[in-house]
Amino acid sequence: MKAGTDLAQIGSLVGDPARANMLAALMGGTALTASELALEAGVTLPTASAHLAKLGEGGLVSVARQGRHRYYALADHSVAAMLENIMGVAATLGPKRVLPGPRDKAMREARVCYDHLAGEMGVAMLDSFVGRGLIRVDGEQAEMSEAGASYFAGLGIDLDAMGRKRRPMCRTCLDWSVRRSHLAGGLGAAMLERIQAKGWARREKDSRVVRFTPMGRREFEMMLRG
Amino acid sequence: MKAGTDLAQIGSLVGDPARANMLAALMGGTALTASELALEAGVTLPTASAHLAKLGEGGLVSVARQGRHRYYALADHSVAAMLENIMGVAATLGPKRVLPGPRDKAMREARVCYDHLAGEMGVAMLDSFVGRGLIRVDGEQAEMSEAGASYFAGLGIDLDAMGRKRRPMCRTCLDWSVRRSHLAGGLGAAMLERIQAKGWARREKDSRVVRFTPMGRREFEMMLRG
DNA sequence: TTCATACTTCGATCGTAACAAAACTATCTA
DNA sequence: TAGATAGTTTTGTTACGATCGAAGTATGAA
Repeated sequence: MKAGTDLAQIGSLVGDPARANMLAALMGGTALTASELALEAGVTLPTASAHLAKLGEGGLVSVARQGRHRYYALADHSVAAMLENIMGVAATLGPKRVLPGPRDKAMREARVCYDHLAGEMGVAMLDSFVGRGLIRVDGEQAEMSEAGASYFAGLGIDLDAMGRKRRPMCRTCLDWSVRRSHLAGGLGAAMLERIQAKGWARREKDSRVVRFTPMGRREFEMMLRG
Repeated sequence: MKAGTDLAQIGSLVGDPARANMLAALMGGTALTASELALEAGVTLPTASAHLAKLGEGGLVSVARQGRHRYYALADHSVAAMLENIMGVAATLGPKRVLPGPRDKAMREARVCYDHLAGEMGVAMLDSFVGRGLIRVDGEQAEMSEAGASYFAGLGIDLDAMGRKRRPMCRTCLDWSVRRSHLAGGLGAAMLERIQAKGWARREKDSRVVRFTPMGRREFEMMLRG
């Protein structure tokens, strides 16, 4: 009985179209203001404000005030993973699943999940790291090997700074499009950051799609080969 | 935008208290009739019927007619995993989390997840199998090694019959209480079945809790040690 | 200061979805 | 066959929550 209450609480938060659209927008990882989210959800500011208050109370989003702006973001990695999971079920479930359009194809290939790379390329990346013994995976947990530490440091990632943060460095996140894991956590975020900084890929405007340049793709694949 | 619609669709299905209670009850793995679910949700039969129709349309539950009875069950393993995930987020999220009661303790230790063993003991079981090289895990996927095949056959599990079914034999499922994986899939179901058949444990009435006898616990731990 | 921007709170309206009672259908039992 | 049990459909009521406009608060800019 109580289990049902918990389910219903989260479900009803996610179950409203306006709120769902806001959450989907926040899956992009960038924090957004109330006005932006109102636009995204197609409602006026007052309604958006009410929705965001509920999402905040429910613990699904966090808010950071910055002057007269309020930046909203998903509260937690676990919330992002949950939303991914729900979207995955929705994708496989509906009887009315037509063949995926080109946009969906790009989404399956490479997209942002909260703050790290997801999709086939994200999965391939974790596969490569595991196969080369740089990372060990155990369920949602993961850890870096000695070899991994020197490898990632060599890529220019500041492991010391990352180690000091509370956030776990290595995590995995289940990918709905492939139903396999990709790299999340601080390291996952850092890798995505590197990929963009090197100009291998860039975020598509107003979407979660990550677009690799032809050159970037080659470089990426070379990295995976070691 | 469309991503939000998908989210909202599932969310609103789960978001109704009556439906959420039904789904929670079905997490126990046993198929239930409409009347039983009505009782569980605290609504009259007509209302329950309407709710079940919606859940069916939404693809979250499946129905099997048997004479004048209609047995409802979760549609799919992925639905069960999604609900587990949501419950996990709810458990860590709520600001009003008091210290877990004894019931919660039993739930964390050993419970049924759809049709297999979850909780600390479920996680320990998968750990043992992986550590002894009987099973290899890759994300949500998993597979049995040669050694594993002969080992599980030795436990009296009919692998041939299982292999013929469409359902994958080995899967993993993320455990919300421990945030690590436990064994699911056909093999997971078969193991739970063996545990109960040997009298090591039995289901608690009207709950997902699996209660091990002192003797059963010893035998179980001996099995894990190999 | 004064004005503009970003957001929240209030108040009223409106739809929708949950609900139960009663009537209906289908299956089993005697 | 008649009666009982299991479940669905229909109908009308009710209530909750999403919505917006208008007014209120806080922050920044001129």
